[in-house]
Amino acid sequence: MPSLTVPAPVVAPPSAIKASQCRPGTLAGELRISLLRTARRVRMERSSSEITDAQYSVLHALANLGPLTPGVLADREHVQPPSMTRTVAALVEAGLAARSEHPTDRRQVLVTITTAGEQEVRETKRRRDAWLAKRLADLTLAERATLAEATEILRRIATA
Amino acid sequence: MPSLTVPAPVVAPPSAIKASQCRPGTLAGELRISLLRTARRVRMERSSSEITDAQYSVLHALANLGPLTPGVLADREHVQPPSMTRTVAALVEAGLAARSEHPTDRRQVLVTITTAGEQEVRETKRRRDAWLAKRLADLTLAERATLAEATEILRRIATA
DNA sequence: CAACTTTCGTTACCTAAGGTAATGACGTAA
DNA sequence: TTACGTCATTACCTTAGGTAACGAAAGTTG
Repeated sequence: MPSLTVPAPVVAPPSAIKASQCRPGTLAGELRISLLRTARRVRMERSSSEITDAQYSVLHALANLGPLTPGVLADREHVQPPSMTRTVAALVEAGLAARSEHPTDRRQVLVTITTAGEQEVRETKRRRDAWLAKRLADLTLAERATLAEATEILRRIATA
Repeated sequence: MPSLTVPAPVVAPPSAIKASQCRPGTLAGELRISLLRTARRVRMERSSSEITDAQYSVLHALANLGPLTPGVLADREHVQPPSMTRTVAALVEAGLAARSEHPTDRRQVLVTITTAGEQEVRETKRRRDAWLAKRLADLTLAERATLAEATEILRRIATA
């Protein structure tokens, strides 16, 4: 894998960016729309249409963080406990997750992802990346470099 | 409003972008994560007002494009006509929009934004963009220019 | 011009997803 | 051990969107 650094902007940015577009207030409005629209489009790409957005989000958390209780899942997803009960029930019903008992507290429940669930997550990621990669392949190198920089900036923004 | 074009990259991009990061497959994976995470974070900053997301979207369209019929609004918002009837009804109820008759076709209806509606758009926009604008203000001008370019590119990707 | 077909907005009814209130089982502190 | 807090769940309600059906107004054709 080559790891040469790109010789700074290969060409001058093709799109003419006005100074006014760089003002935080103005940029925020435009960026927000593009961001949400693109994210929405990417999220549309799923492995199976049988799974809901909220369900996939939970599955994703389980895949990354390991077994979790409905309570902390509800917290993470900014949803009320009864909603999480339903979401978990659907995942269990679909064979993508399983409930098991908590080792020390018998009130609580541990929700665990199944191998089918892991497969679902991998497949969905693959499809989303494929969709994005297809679009990216149509861009110029300079445009992809811009997006690569933007990726870093957005990463900082999201975690700030 | 000043509309001077930014003198190309003010400085060389501070972050070193590797060529490998610009390959569609590689970039897709990184971009997907940053994109979805940031979008999720932005989405979390929801307006605590009386106005719904769909209602705001319609109000925004009316503010930008002038009076429109329920039909074209439904088209623009990717929603079925009955849903748009409800959304428009809510806006009229709240005094943010008004119905008037179409000049040439008496089947159709023209939905117009009121001054209260325009005020609502300004306030809601300011509130919803506040979080993002705050983060953007901490960036350098060059970084904001990069995001402005990325905004354009993402817009094309999402609609392609 | 009269009779049909299409288009537009609306109403009626249904479904999906999330929230609040109440409950039952379990831990914890007085 | 009794009283209280916590966790998941159930029951019920609200909301937003979709489909089917309808009435009024255009357009289309004999």
